[in-house]
Amino acid sequence: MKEKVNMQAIASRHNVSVVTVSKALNDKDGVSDELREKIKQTADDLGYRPNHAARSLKTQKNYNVGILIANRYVKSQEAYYFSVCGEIIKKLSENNYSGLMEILMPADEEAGRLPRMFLERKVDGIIVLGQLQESYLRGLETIDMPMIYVDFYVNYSNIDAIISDNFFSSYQMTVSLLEQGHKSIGFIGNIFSTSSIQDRYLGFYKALLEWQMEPDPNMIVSDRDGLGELIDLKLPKEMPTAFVANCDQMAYRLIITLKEQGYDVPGDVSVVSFDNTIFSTISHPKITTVDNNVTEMVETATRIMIKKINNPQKTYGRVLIKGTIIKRDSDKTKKA
Amino acid sequence: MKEKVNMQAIASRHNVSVVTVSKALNDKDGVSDELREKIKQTADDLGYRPNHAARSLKTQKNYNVGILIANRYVKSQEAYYFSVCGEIIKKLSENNYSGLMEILMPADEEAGRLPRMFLERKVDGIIVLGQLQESYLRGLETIDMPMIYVDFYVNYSNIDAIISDNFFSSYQMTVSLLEQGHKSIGFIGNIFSTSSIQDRYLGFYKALLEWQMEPDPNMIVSDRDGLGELIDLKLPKEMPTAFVANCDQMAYRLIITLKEQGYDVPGDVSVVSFDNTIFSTISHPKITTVDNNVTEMVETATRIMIKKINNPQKTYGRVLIKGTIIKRDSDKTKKA
DNA sequence: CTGAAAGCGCTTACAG
DNA sequence: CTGAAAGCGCTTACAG
Repeated sequence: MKEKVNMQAIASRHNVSVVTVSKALNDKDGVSDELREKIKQTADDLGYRPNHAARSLKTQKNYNVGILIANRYVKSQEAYYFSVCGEIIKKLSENNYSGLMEILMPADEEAGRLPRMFLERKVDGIIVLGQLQESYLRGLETIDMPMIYVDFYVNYSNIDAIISDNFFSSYQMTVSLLEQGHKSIGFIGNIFSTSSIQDRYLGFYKALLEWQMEPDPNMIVSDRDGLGELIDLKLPKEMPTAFVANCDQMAYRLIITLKEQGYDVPGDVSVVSFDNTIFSTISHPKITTVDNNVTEMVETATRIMIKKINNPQKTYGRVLIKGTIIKRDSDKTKKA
Repeated sequence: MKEKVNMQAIASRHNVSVVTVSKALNDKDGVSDELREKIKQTADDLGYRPNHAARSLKTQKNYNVGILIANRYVKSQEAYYFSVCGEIIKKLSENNYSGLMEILMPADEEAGRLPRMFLERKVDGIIVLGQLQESYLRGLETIDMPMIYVDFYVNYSNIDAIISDNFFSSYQMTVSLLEQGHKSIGFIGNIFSTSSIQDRYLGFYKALLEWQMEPDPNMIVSDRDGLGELIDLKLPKEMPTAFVANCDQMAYRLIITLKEQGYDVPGDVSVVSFDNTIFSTISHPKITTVDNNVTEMVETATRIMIKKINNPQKTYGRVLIKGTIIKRDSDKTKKA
């Protein structure tokens, strides 16, 4: 039975009080440098590990940040949000925080059950990764805890959101297609499903407007139902010469569908999309897409979260992260 | 400023002590059913959330389980271990535990720095997901905390391990190739890299032995260096008619290499592999593989971890999870 | 069935 | 620079 290594144990060795040990170990004023060093040395020697539970009890902080993800986003093995979550956890770790991930099951989302990590006071703040049902978010927003939304935002809400600049990237991608001579361009995505898809649609729309083209509702192909479940893609009767797909996976599916129906990509139809995920590189041809600069998004989210924990009043609004277009082989100049 | 909702607040409303509230809320003996119900009702009404830090301080348990993953396993977006981790977290959640994920960076692994979640006493036990350096594991094994290895084991160690029955699945896969008439079969993988790869090799070996075939060292193609970094696949000079690849990703790469060199798959060369990941379905042809039954693995790991937390003495040894062969299009009968 | 008391290991405000 | 005291919110062993 090893003896317990707590601050008292260290204090005893030096005939000082735990107060002094606490100050020394936490680099607070009120200890001589010499004593501080000795105490730190002893802590090392004894293998002292601070008791976070005790600290939390006093400070009401536990140095954990929660990451909440809806189950529907992480159903498939190659789930994009898992890797984002992994990056967040690394970033938190660099700042001496731990990441506590919770997966929100559909029934709990439906019932508006608040996350366990909140109910059990295990976290100092919550990062919501990916859009949730509006009714759920309304409930979530009533809780008094630093919170940020990552990769989506909500129109009616004041919660800070870190999002990629979908609107502008989509505008740029569409302009690039227009410059290639495409006169009729379709959009793939349920534009009422998430803020990302809607913004990508609006950037697309802006480009068309700028080129004096009236968008055609028949050129919008939905890809998922209201609950986010994927549906089959129905190509328009009159085919455009290019599509902007709301994400790589949809572009991937679209290209397969197009090929099945005898279209050559990009010979007959160009396709561009967003996210720079595995789907953009395993596709034939490889897909021109937008890299969302996840690293930057994650860095920003983490930095802001930690600031909010230390100063809950401060707000940051919608923080946009610029995307980078990755040119590949799925789009080309439209021959006249 | 909302008033604090702690046990004392609930106690005051009923003119009882916090002891009684504690007993009532934790379903312990020593409270009348009537009072217990009233107290629970009040807790609900006030939105009481138990303070885990206080509880932890007394009980030395915090109802968190750590999941440790090496960074190299989660570098790519489609990282298999992320989805395993997600499943573990869901399972833990069903048992009122939270999952705390930590990504072990190469420098920390090299230096043998123990995981922060351990040093900071944030977890009751640690699940190590995927093999780590031997020197690191030796250090890890000195710490006094329930620990299990998932998806790998270590020869010299007594840590409980939950692993898929790689040996037997590989044996079965190889036998199936032999039954298809293949007389020369290669193996793709660095057989000194992880226990999984080695066991898959040994199952392969067993099948060959059973069919009276001496394994040929030239037929073993390494896929990664000692640090787990992928290397180019060098095909044997004398080609076999089939390969057993140690995982889908390698099979995927192998098929591309084979095609580049003019081989038809499965016409000239059959390929089978393991894991049933996205690589097995995006490949052309789709790859015959083994599903590791992750759900069962995760359930078992979680159940055992919780048991170990409550009874640290008990050991479980190596627990094998049976795989399921998924027959697809990458292997076929060898014509005589 | 109920509660007073002690204590988990720390931090903070204050006194010296 | 140093420390005694109080207290964070619970749980546990014990007494009634």
